[in-house]
Amino acid sequence: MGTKSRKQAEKESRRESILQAAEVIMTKGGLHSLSVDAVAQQAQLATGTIYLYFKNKEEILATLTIKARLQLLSAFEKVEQSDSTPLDKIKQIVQKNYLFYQENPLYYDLVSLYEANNTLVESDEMYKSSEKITHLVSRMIDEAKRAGTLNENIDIQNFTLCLWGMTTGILQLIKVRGNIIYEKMQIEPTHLLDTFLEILENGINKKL
Amino acid sequence: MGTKSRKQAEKESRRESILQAAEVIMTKGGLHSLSVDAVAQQAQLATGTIYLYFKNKEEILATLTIKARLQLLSAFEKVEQSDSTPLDKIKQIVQKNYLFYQENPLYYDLVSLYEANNTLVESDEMYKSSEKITHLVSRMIDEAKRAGTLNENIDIQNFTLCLWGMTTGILQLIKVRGNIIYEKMQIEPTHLLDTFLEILENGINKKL
Amino acid sequence: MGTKSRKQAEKESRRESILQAAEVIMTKGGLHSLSVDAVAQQAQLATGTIYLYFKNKEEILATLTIKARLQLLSAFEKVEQSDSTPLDKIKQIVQKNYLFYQENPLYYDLVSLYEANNTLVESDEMYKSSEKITHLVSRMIDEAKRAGTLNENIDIQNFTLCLWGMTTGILQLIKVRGNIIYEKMQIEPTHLLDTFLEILENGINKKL
Amino acid sequence: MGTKSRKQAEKESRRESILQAAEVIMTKGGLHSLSVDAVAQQAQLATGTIYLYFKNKEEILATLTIKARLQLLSAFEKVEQSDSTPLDKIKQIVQKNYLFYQENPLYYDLVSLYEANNTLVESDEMYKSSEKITHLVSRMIDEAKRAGTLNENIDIQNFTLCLWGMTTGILQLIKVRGNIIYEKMQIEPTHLLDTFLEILENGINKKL
DNA sequence: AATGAATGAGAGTTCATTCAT
DNA sequence: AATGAATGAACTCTCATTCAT
Repeated sequence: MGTKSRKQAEKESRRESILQAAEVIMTKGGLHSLSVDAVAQQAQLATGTIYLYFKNKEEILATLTIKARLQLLSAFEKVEQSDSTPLDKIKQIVQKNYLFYQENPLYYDLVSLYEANNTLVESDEMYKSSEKITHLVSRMIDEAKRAGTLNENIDIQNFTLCLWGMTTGILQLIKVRGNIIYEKMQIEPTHLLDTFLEILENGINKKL
Repeated sequence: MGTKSRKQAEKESRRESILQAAEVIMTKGGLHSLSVDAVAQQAQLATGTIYLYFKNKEEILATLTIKARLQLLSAFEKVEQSDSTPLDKIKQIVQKNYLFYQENPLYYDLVSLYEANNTLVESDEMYKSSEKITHLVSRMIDEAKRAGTLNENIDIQNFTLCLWGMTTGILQLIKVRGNIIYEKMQIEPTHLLDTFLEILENGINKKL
Repeated sequence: MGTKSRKQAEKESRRESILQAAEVIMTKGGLHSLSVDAVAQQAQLATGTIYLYFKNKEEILATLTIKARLQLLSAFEKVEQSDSTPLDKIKQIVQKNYLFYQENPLYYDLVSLYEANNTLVESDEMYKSSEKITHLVSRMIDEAKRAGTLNENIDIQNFTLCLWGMTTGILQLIKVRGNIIYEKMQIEPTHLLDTFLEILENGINKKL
Repeated sequence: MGTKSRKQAEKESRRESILQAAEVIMTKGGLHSLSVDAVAQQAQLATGTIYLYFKNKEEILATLTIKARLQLLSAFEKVEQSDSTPLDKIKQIVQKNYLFYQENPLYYDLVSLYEANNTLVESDEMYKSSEKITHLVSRMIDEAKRAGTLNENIDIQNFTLCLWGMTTGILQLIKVRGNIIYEKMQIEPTHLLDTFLEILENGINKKL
């Protein structure tokens, strides 16, 4: 391997370590706590150095968000490639999303941030990473429809969006209210999720 | 009426005018644009005066959020008191929520803010305003169940939460992505909502 | 005097003291050395306080520039009101300008700054303060022309601008090169000025 | 040619390419836009390399300023070598200066920068480049004087400086205020220049 | 009760210069 | 000779909160 690629690798690794530092900061204090100074300190770099790797703070957030989306996509792909029935796959997607939220709360937050904030502008790359997820889900719904297990008058694109919206809403509820719901009603997050899945299944199942 | 209660009333009215000022500011520039100075100026008060009526900026937001929740509750109550079938009422609740978002975007945003941000702590009063909505929906679901139009193995509380979560998610999707969805896929918000309602109805309907 | 006007006066005086601090800073280190932090420190105020009195750093500069221009105008007015001959007045204007540069180098620099930098935008107030000077000079040239001591084919506005340009150029030369000129050629600034005045007089005098 | 001089030549050429890069940057964005990084990038060199050829950023500016002065000098020399009358030559010098400003705005700015900023220190080399211009003008004035077309009591050196100052002032006025003067008074730059030349000619002409 | 001037930490960003490689 | 990553001080500006009056 030549000098050039080694340097490239070093540069990439430094970039990565900045991203990691940013993750540490946000994992500790929430998305809102991200500041360039804090990242620099965490990464043991000077403030200005950060700007050698990212054009501004927003680019750090955007980069991490794309990473998060791709990771979510990757989790979904495993579901797609499994040999479950098409309907089960749809349900598993929802469950994977929940797992993703549990195992990687920061990434989940990043995905949600851009999902929930219409003042943030998404770059082409960001939009593409989002589209990949949408397309995957669309494919799965199409598959289910062709397998004849889906209510016929469901439009694929339309339902893809609905599924995404509903799931996001349920997970958000669990995330923000999960604790208090458990304390006051003894309802566990997974219970909520199961109910959602049941409604979903009934809602889209072919009527006999 | 004694002096005390007159003073109380004056104080209450001043408090109200501050809240109104805050609404004006946020309606113009979004939740993010709220600053204590801006509120003071809009209310024609001194900055310090704001702090005589609210312990801090967050309390203003919290108070308005309660107001918003109560207004949403009031809209829901009209549905409850209508003479539709129990199942229709549930669907109308969702639609009312969409109307609320359209007619009062600021209040909708306020409701969403606390719904979506688990770093904000809710006071007892806030929780109660939230509970009122939950209870109303629970009552309606119970009604539907007793009318025999609901799938029997649905737990009321559980479904209440799910309904809230799903609806919130769909509306959030419409709010943030509505435009781009229309541009790229020619799917209108109401179409999305209708699909959701159809899935919902099928999902909770009694199976024959 | 009521409370209101006292407060107003206090506010005005604080504003004034900030301007004074800015003058101190720039007198020490040149126009370029002006920084909001430095001004705050000099004025014994917090950084943020400066922004209560000036919307940004540029406003400080602009305000001082207007002050400078008005002071120069005031010096010119004394010449205008004297009972010299019209031609002498024109020459005295040049000399007053030189005195202004000597006695108030900072103000002279401020006048020059906006004179020499076409990236800076001038507000209406600034432009007016500039116009006042131009008008005064125009009046004096008009007077000289009507007195018959001026070359007839001189256009008043045109000559006003030329006079201003030439004078500025000479003073700038004196300011920047004055020392070195004296060291290397033993020519004193006033000598330079006198030569300029002589050329000027000959240049505009009515030919016999 | 030995190794040493080849290396020397290479070094010189590299230095030249850096200067050229700096010119490109400043031509695009003005004197103010010059940054060492930008120059390095434009020159396709590493930042640090710039410092092998120039001790600091200022030296780049200074070197270019000398270049600019020499180019102006060269333009003046053409006037000197023409067969106009001595008085015409003096006027042509002014016009050449205006042309220089029009055709090479960057170089004009560089000449002005050091002309207008007494915080910048000039090296010996810089002073010499300045002196060459002064000497040329002095020669021409001397010539005019000896030809008997010049007012006798004009001191050559003294007038040289005055001429330079006045011209600089007029051009600066045209540069900074030219547009607004045209918009508000419909006076064209060349008109201003002509007026100046007329005053100048009258001012220095031998009186009959 | 009301004022509003003052605070000052904190934000994002830039850039001339250095130095280990 | 050349690199270019790293520095870190400097910059302007914001804003929730306090407190003397």
